[in-house]
Amino acid sequence: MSYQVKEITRITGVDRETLRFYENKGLVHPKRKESGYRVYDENDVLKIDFILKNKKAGFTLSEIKSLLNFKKRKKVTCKKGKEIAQNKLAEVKEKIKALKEIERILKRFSDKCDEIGLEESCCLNFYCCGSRSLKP
Amino acid sequence: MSYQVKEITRITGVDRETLRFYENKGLVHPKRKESGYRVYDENDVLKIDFILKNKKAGFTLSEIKSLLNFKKRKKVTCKKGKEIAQNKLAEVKEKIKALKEIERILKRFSDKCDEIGLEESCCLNFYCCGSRSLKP
DNA sequence: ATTGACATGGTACTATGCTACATAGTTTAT
DNA sequence: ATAAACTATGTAGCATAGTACCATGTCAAT
Repeated sequence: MSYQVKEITRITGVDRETLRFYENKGLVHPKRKESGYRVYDENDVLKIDFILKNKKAGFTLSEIKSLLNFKKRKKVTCKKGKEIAQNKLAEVKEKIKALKEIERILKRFSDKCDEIGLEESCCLNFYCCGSRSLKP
Repeated sequence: MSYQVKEITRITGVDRETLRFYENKGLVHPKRKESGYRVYDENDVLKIDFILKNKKAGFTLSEIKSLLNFKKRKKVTCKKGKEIAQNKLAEVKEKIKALKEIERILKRFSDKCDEIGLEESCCLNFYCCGSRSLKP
């Protein structure tokens, strides 16, 4: 089975420009007809699916490129797979932590507004300032 | 009190190029000497402080620009301030939610690896696939 | 007067992931 | 044969927040 761009776009839901973008980034390598037209096969479909799914799992395109190369070079064990998952997990946890800190800051500001009175004047200094700044 | 770039950099911790970047984005507007040299005053110091703090509170530079303009145009009440905080809060909560979903996906993958056996071969398809893919 | 420190603008580059457009060439159907 | 549909490349732009470099210009001190 082989497909042209339009067909692969229909199958994967990834548009033509994005596919070209992935190709330029070195993630997909469709064959070419004499004319230069791209020809995708079943393996490319699986590859694009791999890309989409790992994007959902929080990996960047360049990380996904590494994953693809890694898989191509050697047989990967679950041990290794788990290790990669754990590393990404730590990264995600860090991001959540940072966002929770921001959440805390915004909540505190919001509470201070209630405390001070909603008709009072506000400095819009969401971090650390209660609501009234030194020079509003 | 007026300061040149080097001094303002020392005071605020924001480097010269970044200050210029903020200026190009329309966030700071230092006066100029005849020579063209930038001259910052106390208000600029407060403004830069405002920028830094609101960055910590999760606002983007373009949002901070809006906040500054808003403050300049009219007296802002705590009611409005709270509203802005709540909107950003909702945004942050959404981001946390998305990251937690990724966390869940990675944990599930990790658990599946343990389940299947760490020496088994792995597909690196972190999303949805357990560990072995159809075509590894 | 000349050096050295400080400052200027313009542009380009980093990373992230696309998106858009113009112009050219190919394939298919009528 | 010609039009319609499809595809190719190159380049530029979006948003985000800077970072880096370079040639040139200014200011203060010696």
